[in-house]
Amino acid sequence: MGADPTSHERAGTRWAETARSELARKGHRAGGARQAVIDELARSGGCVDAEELEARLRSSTRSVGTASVYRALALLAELGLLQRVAVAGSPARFELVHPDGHHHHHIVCDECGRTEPFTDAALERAIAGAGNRSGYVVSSHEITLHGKCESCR
Amino acid sequence: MGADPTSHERAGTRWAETARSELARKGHRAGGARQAVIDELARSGGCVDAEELEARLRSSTRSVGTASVYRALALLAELGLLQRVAVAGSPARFELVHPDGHHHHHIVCDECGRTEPFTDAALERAIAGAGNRSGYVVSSHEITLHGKCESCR
DNA sequence: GTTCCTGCAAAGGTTTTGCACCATA
DNA sequence: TATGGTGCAAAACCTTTGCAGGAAC
Repeated sequence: MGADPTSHERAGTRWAETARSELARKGHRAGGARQAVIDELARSGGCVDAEELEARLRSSTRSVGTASVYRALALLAELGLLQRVAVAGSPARFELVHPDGHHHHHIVCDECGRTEPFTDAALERAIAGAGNRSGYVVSSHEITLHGKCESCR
Repeated sequence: MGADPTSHERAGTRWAETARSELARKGHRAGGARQAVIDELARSGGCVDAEELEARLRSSTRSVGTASVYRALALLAELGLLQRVAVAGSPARFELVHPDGHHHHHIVCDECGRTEPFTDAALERAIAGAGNRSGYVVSSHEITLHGKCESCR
């Protein structure tokens, strides 16, 4: 195991620390199921749905009841530590919200269902501009591109 | 009624014509339920979920079975005549895809659930750029802004 | 010790599917 | 008339909720 953690692993760890302290700060207890969910999310880096997460917990960290998985995810999303990503026709996926503001969007292959993250600075600037013009106080955004991936086209 | 159709109504009518000819071109028959769904979508301008659509059909055009509503929506989406818009925690909504390429995005108030459409040319340009850099053949995209509306903040 | 968290089971809501009948081409 | 479309009912699916027992503070 890692004497040499990847930057992806370090980001997960930082996220877990933030999540735990945020939770404590808001008066939530550190129950076993919730901790396991946080650890597993940190390890997998997000972009999982509830069922996948439960399966990973069962095989790696420790089993957590379905309801507890959903409750933990809902709470973390409510506190802004996770972002729920709705994909048409599939269960909701959850993304880590990193404290440094780094985030990404998704491109989905409509043929094979493959979902990949991407980042684009110009797009972020354009989103910020649109938000400012909207009359809303915009707290987050979600962008999904649909198309065909290299292997499917 | 209208001797003076609004541009919104004209756009709906154009969309319905396109939908019908696309359907015929692909060898689909013009069944009653499907026609009614198309008419009702054209009239309401999209942005409805399946249940709302079924209710409107019941009270205005003609009753259509739930399964047929879903089947019609799925087919139209598959042919690219509708875009499915997934909103976390709510049923999927369907937007007309206009032949002229005009479209919009959504801004959702996380407090009251209000959903408004918006358009932004700069954002479209940024999206096109990101798509080109992605390695995918991008056929559509979906953008949702989350925040608080004027009345909720 | 009190309050919150957890897990199970049951319910809820949306969407899909099986099947017999009917309509379109 | 052959094929595809429709409606009903049942199932599948994801997610939430009620409740009794256990854990955290």
